[in-house]
Amino acid sequence: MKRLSDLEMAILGIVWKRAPCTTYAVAREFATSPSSHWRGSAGAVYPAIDRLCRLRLVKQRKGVSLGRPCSLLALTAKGLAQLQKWLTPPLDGAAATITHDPVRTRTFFLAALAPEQQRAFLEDAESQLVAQLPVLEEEVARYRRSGDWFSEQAQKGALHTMIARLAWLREFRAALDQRLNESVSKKERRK
Amino acid sequence: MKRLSDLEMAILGIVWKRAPCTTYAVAREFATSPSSHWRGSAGAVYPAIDRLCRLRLVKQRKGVSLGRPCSLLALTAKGLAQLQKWLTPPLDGAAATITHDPVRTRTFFLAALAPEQQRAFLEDAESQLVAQLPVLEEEVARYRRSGDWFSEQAQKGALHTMIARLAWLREFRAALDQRLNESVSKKERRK
DNA sequence: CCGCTCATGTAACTGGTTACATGATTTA
DNA sequence: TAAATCATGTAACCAGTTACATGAGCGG
Repeated sequence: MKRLSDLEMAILGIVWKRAPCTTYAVAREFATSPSSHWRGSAGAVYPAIDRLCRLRLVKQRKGVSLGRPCSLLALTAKGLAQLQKWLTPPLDGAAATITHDPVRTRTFFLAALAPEQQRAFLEDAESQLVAQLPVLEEEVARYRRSGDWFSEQAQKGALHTMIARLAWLREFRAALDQRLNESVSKKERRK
Repeated sequence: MKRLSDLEMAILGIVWKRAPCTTYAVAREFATSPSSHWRGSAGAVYPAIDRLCRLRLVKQRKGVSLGRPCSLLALTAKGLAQLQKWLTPPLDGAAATITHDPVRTRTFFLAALAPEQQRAFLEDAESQLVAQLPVLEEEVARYRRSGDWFSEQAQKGALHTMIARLAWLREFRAALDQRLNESVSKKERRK
């Protein structure tokens, strides 16, 4: 069987957790998550669920949600096995590499800016990330309240990462300031 | 003008740093980077450079590399302006959200495994990430030696993030162990 | 009854991947 | 002389996005 994408696997996981649930609810889970790089667009989720159904990893049955008829999803035994396989070592290599960070990507090229602009970039990135902290904290609290222990731990990971990025940005800014001071005093000495 | 993708912007950045260089060299930069989620495949980079040329952000001239004729790339003034704009606050929202982490994604669904397998997953992830540390450290050292200060700082960010993920995984595992002990002793008490 | 959310899709596009093809030059 | 690396592409494919379309039920 062809390897499933991480989106398909995540859908499998969500269906497993929230079954019975609608495709719409799965899509919304992606759309409302603060982390996910998937937008959970209908154009991705509906076809993916179709594929999972055809592979007999997910089954649909008729049901009602909020009084309206709809189709309710649940994993099959085969689907659960697939989900477990995804979580069983060894992790495929792609999973364990360094993560992608658009802020970091940009910093590689900061030398293209004037020093004041370099500092402005770091400050802006910092304040944008700081603004995310309460969102993530609330998400952790939400999972804690819901009693979903693993999601709570996972979300704590997101928070940890965010804090680490912030610490790095601050260190970066401090190093930049020091660097600028040094180059200024060098010029002073030359006078 | 249509918004450029992050890959196109990163290409712009690389060309700016390494000009004059060949398209092949740009592609290899992506391919050899330990971080990048872009594979830097020819099928992506060559067409992207074509687009950047047509937009007059990059210009090509004939040259030689290692004795062979090739086309050498460099940014135009317009290209540099575009690069600087990419680095100028405010960062577009997408850049400042929580990053995607395939290990973290999986941990949301760890409850689908038996406790021993949960622990095995965390241990495997941990050891795979640990194996990346020396690679990243070497990369930082490489940039330090090359005198590319900003890339060095950026790569330190990758290292920081990796260390944070590791700390989180260890915390996770400790919490899991504690949790298991508690549930065991609860059973003991019931006896 | 108007707008909102629930619910289910589809069509066109896009930005990447894989895999292939070609040929020159260098190194073992 | 064979294999590796430099260099430049192309064609087929694929997964996910945007934008649209539709309709039912619910709250003001």
